[in-house]
Amino acid sequence: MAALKRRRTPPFPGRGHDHARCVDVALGEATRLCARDGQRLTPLRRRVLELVWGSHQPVGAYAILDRLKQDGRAAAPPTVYRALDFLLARGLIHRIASLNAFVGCARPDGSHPAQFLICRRCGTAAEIDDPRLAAAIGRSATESGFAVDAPIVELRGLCAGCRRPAAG
Amino acid sequence: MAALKRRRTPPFPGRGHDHARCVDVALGEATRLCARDGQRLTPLRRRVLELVWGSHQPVGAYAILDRLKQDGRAAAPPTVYRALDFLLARGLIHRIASLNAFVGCARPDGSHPAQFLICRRCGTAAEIDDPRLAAAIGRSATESGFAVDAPIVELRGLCAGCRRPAAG
DNA sequence: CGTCGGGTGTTATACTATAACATATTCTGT
DNA sequence: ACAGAATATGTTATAGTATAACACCCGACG
Ligand SMILES: [Zn+2]
Ligand SMILES: [Zn+2]
Ligand SMILES: [Zn+2]
Ligand SMILES: [Zn+2]
Repeated sequence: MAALKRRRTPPFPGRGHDHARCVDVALGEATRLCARDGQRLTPLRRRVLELVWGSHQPVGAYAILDRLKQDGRAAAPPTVYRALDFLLARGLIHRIASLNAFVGCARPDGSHPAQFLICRRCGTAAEIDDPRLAAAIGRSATESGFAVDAPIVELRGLCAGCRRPAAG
Repeated sequence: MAALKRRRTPPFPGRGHDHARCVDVALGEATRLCARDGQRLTPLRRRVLELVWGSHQPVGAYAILDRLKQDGRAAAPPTVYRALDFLLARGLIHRIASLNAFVGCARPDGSHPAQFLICRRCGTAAEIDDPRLAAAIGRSATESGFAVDAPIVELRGLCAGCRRPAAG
């Protein structure tokens, strides 16, 4: 019975949380990781990462493209897809297959499997990296003789905030 | 360990299995379920279901469209998407979000959450309906105050057959 | 008959993603 | 600083996935 109550960052950011800080932290981490690995976080890539982190709702490639154009920058689909590919390869963002959209990675410690809770009302995609869930997945697959190398887990539903009927 | 070895239909069909039988069973079940629920499994819908069941590899909407045209039938994207929507709503097929493709449901007992093992080599998508995995998912989500209503679980990797290097 | 609703046909278009090639920028060694 | 290589971005075109909007058909029911 929940014998172990580990301290974990709650997956869903509060409504009034300081999102500018989310962005700062993410960009800082990205800068650090790229420097460490000898990868180039160019202005374009950095800007795309910033746009992906615009909120906790996954954002489509063409929405990013529009924002880049607003910046006055020359941009076409490959511009943004290449930046996204770089960020995906570095584990700085995730792709949400069921939404054809992208979201910043909450724990960009190298590439890692991620599980998402996606609220159908507010659109927030919260990353949970639950080792027990990962283990359960591994067990299920192994029983079928299957070797998983890229688990996709996207759970649609209603987040705690959106389950409460708007206010008290 | 593995104290309980339940009898289950193996998720991955054998290489030489009688696939015509898979199709027969699926079409029979579909006919039965639609009759039971007062739904109309029209010739078009039945044919699309048959094409989705063409193999155990998920098939794209436009591939189905091509086949319909080969049948000599007038067909355009809405033709196939409408049929697919019907089959999805009846729980007779599943959509694989990560592939933008569709696959027949192995257990069309009403709409249900499904988990898939998708082999990156042979392309087979095997449906596993593992209650323990579903429970683990539910637990994880609940801890975050999240109410899941549509879990998407698509595990990419290598199936047992494809892990063996081609032959003995 | 008449009309009503579901299913399908038809046309057009939106949205997502990549191929192929040109140009620019950065890095490396001299 | 320079040449040459490698990486990154710009540019144009096109492939692939999905839906909107409206027209037509056809069987059910009065
Ligand atoms: Zn935030
Ligand atoms: Zn929400
Ligand atoms: Zn089969
Ligand atoms: Zn396989």
